[in-house]
Amino acid sequence: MARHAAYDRPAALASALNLFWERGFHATSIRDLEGALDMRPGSIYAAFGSKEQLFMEALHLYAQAMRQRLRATIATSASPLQALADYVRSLGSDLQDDMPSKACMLAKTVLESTKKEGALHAAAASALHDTELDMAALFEQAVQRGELPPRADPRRLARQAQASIIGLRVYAQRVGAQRAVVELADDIAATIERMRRYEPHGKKIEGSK
Amino acid sequence: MARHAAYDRPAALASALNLFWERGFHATSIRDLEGALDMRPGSIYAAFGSKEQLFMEALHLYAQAMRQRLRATIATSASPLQALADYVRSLGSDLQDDMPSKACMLAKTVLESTKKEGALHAAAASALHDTELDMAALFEQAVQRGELPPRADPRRLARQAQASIIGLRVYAQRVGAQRAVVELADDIAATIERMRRYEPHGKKIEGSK
DNA sequence: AATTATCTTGAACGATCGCTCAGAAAGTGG
DNA sequence: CCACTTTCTGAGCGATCGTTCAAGATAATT
Repeated sequence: MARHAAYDRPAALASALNLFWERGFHATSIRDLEGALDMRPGSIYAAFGSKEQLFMEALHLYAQAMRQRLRATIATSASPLQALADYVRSLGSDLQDDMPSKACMLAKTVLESTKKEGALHAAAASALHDTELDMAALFEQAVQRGELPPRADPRRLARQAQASIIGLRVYAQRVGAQRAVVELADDIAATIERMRRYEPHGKKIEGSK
Repeated sequence: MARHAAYDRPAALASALNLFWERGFHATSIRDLEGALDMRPGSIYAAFGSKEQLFMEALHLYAQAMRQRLRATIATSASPLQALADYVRSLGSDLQDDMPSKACMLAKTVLESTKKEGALHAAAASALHDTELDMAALFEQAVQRGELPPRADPRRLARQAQASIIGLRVYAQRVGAQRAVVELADDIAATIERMRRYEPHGKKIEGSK
C-alpha cells in the first residue's frame, strides 16, 4: 500500500559504475552522480547509503563482470594457455573503444585509495586476488594437460600474467595510438603462447622460438 | 636589500612529492601540504603558484629521480639485458620499504587524472614515454651487442618491459606480503634474462631453457 | 636607527564537498 | 474519494576545498 521507486536500481548502479570507473572515487562528486543517475541526493542516499557504499557496490559489479569475461573466454577454448592469450588479445582490441576508462577499475582503486578509504582498497585488492586465483587455476589446468612442464608454478605464473595485463591497461590509458596497444597485447599474448611447449597428453611440440 | 625566504625550496618540494606520491593529487589538500611543508598558504602560493603547479613540479622531480635510477643501474652493468633484470630485481627488494607509495607515481597520475587536470595526465604520460625510450635504447644496445637476435624489436620489448614493471608496482601496492613481490620481480627479471640467447660478439650461449 | 624591500602569517573569501530532512508528490488499499 | 505509506524533491546544513590579501615580521641597506 505505497509507492514504487521510480528509478531502476541496477541501471542506476551501472551509471554510477561508469562514472566512478572513468573518474575514480575522489574526482566523482555526489552532484556528478545526481546528473548521471538522474536521481536527487535524497534518493541516492536512500538507495545506496553513502558515496563510499555506492562505490563499493559499483566496484563489486565491475569485478563480477570482469571475472565473468575471463571465465567466458576460457570456456570457449580447449587450451587454457590459448584461452588466456586470446583473452589478452581481446583486451587489446576492446581497449580502443569509448569505455569509461581503458584502465582496470580495480587497479585504479588500489592506487588511489588512501587509509581513509581502507575498505575500498581492501575490496579492490581482494577482487584482484580472486582474479589471480582464477588465473592460477587456469595455469594449473595447463600443467595437468601437459601444456606446461610439471615444475611450473601456477601461482607465480598467474601473478606475472596479471601484472602484464594491468600494465597493458595502464599503457592503454596513457597512449593515444590504439595500434601500440594492440601490439603490446599481441606481444603479451605471444609470451603466454610461447610457454606452451607441450601438447596435451605430454607429447612435446617443437623446440622453443 | 630585503628579507630572505625562510623555507628551503628543494626540501619543501621533496616533502610535497612524498605527500602527493602517497595520496595522489585529489586526496592531498593544501592544508595537508601546509603541515608537511611547514609553510603557510601564502608562502606555498608565492613559491609554487598553485596546487596543480606544485604537483607538476613534484611529478617532474619524481620522473627525474626514477629515470636516473634506471640509468645508474644500467651504467653498472656490462650487459644491457642483465642491467634491466638487475633493475627489476632491485625494485622488488626496495618495494618492501616504507616509501610514500610502492606504486609508480607516474602510473598513479595517469590513472587518476581527469580531463580537468589534462596537463597532469600529459606530463605523466610524457615521462613514461621518456622512460620507455630509455628502455628501447637499452634493448637496441642489446641487439647491437648480439644479446638479442637482430630481428628483435626494441620498441616493442621496451613497452612490454614497462608494462610488467608497472604491473609489478601495482601488485606491490596491493599485497601485504613482501615475499610475493620479490618472487614476482624475480620472475619478471628471469623472463628478461631468458631473452639473452646470445653472448656479446655474436657467440651463442646454450639453447633455451 | 630609520628606511626599504621582501617574506610570513592567518583570517577569510566564494565554491564545493558529502549529506540530511521536512514537506510535496504519488501510488496503494479500503 | 479518502487514508495511508512510501518515495521524491531540493533547500540547506556544517565542513572543507583552493586561493587571496592586508597586515605584521624580518633582514638588508642607508
